[in-house]
Amino acid sequence: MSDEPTNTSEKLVELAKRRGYFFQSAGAYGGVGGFYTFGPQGAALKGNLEDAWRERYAVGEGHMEIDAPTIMPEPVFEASGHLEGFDDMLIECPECGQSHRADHLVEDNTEYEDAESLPIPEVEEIVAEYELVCPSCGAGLAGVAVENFNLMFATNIGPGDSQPGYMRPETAQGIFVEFPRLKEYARNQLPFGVTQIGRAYRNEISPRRSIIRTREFTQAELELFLDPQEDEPDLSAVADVAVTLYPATEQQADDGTTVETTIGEAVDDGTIADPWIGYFLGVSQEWYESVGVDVDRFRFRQHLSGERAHYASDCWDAESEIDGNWIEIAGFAHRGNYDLSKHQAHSDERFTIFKQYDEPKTVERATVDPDMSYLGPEFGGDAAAVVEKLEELAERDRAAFDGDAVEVDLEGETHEIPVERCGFSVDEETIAGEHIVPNVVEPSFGVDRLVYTVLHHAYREDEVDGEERTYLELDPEVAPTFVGVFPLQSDDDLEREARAIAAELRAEGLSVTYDDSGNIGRRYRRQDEVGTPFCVTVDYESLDDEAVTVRERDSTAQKRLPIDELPETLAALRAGDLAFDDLE
RNA sequence: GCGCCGGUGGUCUAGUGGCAGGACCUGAGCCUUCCAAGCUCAUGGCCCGGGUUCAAAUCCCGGCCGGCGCACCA
Repeated sequence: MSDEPTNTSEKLVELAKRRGYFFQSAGAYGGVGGFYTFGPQGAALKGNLEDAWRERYAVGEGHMEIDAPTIMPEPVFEASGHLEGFDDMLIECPECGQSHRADHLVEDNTEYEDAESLPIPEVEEIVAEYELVCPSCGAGLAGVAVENFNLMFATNIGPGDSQPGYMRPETAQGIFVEFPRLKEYARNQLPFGVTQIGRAYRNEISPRRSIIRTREFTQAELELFLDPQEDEPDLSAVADVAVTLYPATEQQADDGTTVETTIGEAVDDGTIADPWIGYFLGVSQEWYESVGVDVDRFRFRQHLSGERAHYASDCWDAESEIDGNWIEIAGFAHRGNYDLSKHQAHSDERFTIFKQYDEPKTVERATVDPDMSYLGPEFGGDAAAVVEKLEELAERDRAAFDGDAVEVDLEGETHEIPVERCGFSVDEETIAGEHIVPNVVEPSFGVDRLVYTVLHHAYREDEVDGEERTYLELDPEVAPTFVGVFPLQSDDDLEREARAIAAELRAEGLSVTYDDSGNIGRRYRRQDEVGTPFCVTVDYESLDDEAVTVRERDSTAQKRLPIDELPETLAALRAGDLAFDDLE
């Protein structure tokens, strides 16, 4: 007969469509792959989760939040490596139609090791030269075109195509490119952190599984800039936090399992190599739990070495379990100084911090100040090269200047230069500090996947008085609607009072929905299904005793509260300062 | 991007060449003094384009979209 949805994903996707959590975009035009719209409930939930994230990672850590554009000019992505590294070279077998990564084919079957960095014509030549074949069907691939597929959405900035731009494939670059200015706001002091919540875009070949893999998504990222020598996290704050870890060694073992430990132990025994990564895993464990992620369906998994991104030296993912599958919901990467070094090299600005020494250092330095009126006529066009050689030599080998003449090798020929023409001297120099490129530790959260996880982990089915019930056990602080206000029945007096209460609660800043349709049970179930934690019902007694019934979603228990205490009590319930069970 | 399967009111679905049906939801009304009750009525649908046919939701082709597998996911 009917195909009842069998797993939570199917039920949840149906609920999400029906009740306004999320749905595929542009349905009126047939839909478009990989794009989703958050409906009224979903947008509110997502907003609440973003607020909670901001509260913890920006405000709570004392970092600064910025909001950068989603489109950036091409040079930014040349520097970041996304223009090259975000490409896939695809080759499609003419026989069986299967697509394969051309660079992987080359790397697996030839002595070339970094085929990804080779230009396409060269890869095509290699494919032909080595007579590489399709891994699926064995057909020859010589002469087949290798096609470039870049995961970035390309566009043009301004009229014409003179200035190409790209939708950012991660929010992080928006922070990195502004580092020279941001460091000024941080008063040139390390460490400092910059956060951003925003959209990123990847033109995925194959978007899948509802909002798990989309082409436009929201990231919440923190880039923490550190002095590689000095800055250490306060691990004591998270040392006792219990975590489930899935280290690389366990993943590679035949009977590998997850490890139950604490952050303190895992850092001490080296399971987590970097203390900053350890710190953020601890912070994040607690934060995820606070917004409703089920800790029994949550773990941190270390990246295998081959899986790490081009910049990362160590990387852990936060993963949540959904219908038996583990999905990545955050990444914690030590990016080293990769990004800032790249931008330093590609741009005209300094992506460094001047680090003052505790005491200025006095060093002896050997320098040359060559007599160009001699070197010029003597060496002509090679004079500049000779100067360079002399400068090198002064730093490397002072003794070379002890005699009457200095020997310099220039393109195989040895020349003698009189010492008195070199301007050689050894001076004392005071150095106050040095310019260092900060290291970056990056916790990066997928907000859409968090929404999905929170909904999944909140999904409940039970029975109330013999009737099936579906409800979302969302944390009151993130639930899109906090309280429903109802008149017990259709009645002008009850409706008037209920509307007055709803208005009062809204004035308190609570998210309120008013409903007077059908019977009371139906209205309770309606709110259960979208996860509204509390309902307030005005009955005939309320008109006399100035009290109402407050009903809790999870237990369906009811308590009687004076109307004038409602705003304060409900606000406390939302903030978690008060438990429903503790009410009179 | 390849392969398999699929796409029917808001949601879930029946219908395999001949008037598009049901359930739930939603709205109106009745009833109802706290958990999807009942009664009456109402709104609302064949993914898009082409082809075959007297006739297409149904068959064929293409596209779009979805699920799964492969590939991809720096």
